[in-house]
Amino acid sequence: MQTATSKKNEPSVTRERLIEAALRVYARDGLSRATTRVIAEEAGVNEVTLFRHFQNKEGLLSEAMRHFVESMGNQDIGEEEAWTSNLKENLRRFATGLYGKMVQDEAFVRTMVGEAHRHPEHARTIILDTVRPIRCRFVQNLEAARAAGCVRQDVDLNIAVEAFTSMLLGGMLKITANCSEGYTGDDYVAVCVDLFYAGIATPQGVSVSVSQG
Amino acid sequence: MQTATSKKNEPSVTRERLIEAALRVYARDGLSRATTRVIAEEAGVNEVTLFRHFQNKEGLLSEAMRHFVESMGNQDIGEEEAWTSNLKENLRRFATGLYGKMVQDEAFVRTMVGEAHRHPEHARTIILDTVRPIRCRFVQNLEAARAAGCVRQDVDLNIAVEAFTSMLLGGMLKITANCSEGYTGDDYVAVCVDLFYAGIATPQGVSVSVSQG
DNA sequence: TCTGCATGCAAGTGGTTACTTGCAGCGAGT
DNA sequence: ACTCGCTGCAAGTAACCACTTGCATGCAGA
Repeated sequence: MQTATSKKNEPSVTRERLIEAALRVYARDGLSRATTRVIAEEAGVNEVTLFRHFQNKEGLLSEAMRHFVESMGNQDIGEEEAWTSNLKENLRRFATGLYGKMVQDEAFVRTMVGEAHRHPEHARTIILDTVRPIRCRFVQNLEAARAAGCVRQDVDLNIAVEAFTSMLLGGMLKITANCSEGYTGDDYVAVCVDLFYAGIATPQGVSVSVSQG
Repeated sequence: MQTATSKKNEPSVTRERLIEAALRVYARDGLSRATTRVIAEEAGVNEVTLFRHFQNKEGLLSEAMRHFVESMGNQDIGEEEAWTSNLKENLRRFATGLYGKMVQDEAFVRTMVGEAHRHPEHARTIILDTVRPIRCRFVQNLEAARAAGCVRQDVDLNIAVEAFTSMLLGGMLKITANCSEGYTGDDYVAVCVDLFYAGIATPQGVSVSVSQG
């Protein structure tokens, strides 16, 4: 006897395929240009089946968004060490990881940015439920670094982190649109890290290249 | 006798009204959701007239983009002083001005970000022809400040400026989507300026920081 | 007054959209 | 064997899309 999930006509499988196809089409064609016909085709499923699972187009959109948020929640940027030592290197790792993820999901990011007005609830959910946890951990790490004396006291870390991630987001949007002139994504991330580190680090302190020999 | 432009059926007036209506609808509904019917209605003009002026939808789009770039070229961020004195204050003025303009054109910015894939030529034109001149002047100002000893030597100013404007862009996108938590746009800009200034200024205000004595 | 041109209006074309209906096949549990 | 749930398929609906055609109107310059 086979497990339930391997049955040929298992509804949850069809459902999953539709949702994943929808996310692909949303990213490629945009939320409003994405048609039920194309999504069903992409899922290898009859269009009618789409309407039988999700009552209408909006129902599919909602479910797909829920699915996306959940699947993102299971991912990690992959930094667990304390940030009290070697702050700059940790920043670099974080920035590289986040930038990479954004590039990977570039099309979807563009879609959400572009249609945030027409689907404000979904846009808010996506931003708050996917990027917020990442940002929260980032803030905590910086607070630890501040406690260790590596970070300036007179900066709002919430906003600073927002600025840092925005720097990466904005750069990604321009670079992937082929509008960067003479530098790569890696170059860009490196400068971002450099600038941000110099911006938040305690002034007199750490790795300032020594003036005067 | 009246001047030519005040005639009632002056074609250039109709044309202008259509283009400006188109830009409004593009911003509000997106490039691909914007219909000729709605644009003509918004312009107070018969739909057929639209097709008589611009052969098709794409023709109108191209002309509207040209118009947008031109009208932006006539605007100034409004800083003409040398940046050699009071660098931080000049940064603040620049950032406030640019952020304000972005908020003003928020909907259009979102549309272009979201549809950059489906209209790459127009997206590139918009970015390169409208934001590049602003960025170029910014780089020149920073170079002047560097020559005066206020700015670190070991930073690629092109990328740094890109990072700064991206910081403002990314923040605007989040804040106007009501995804900022407990801070305003002004707060955000202030922190950006603070961070960026601390990031590019020569450390400690001491002139040079070359190692080797 | 006549002519040309820009526009409005009514109607229509062929294509696409979201969404529905009715029917038939097929695998699985009973 | 029989039913039940999931699916595919063919067809259709009403709305909307970009775009066209033909004709009437009205303003201008000659």
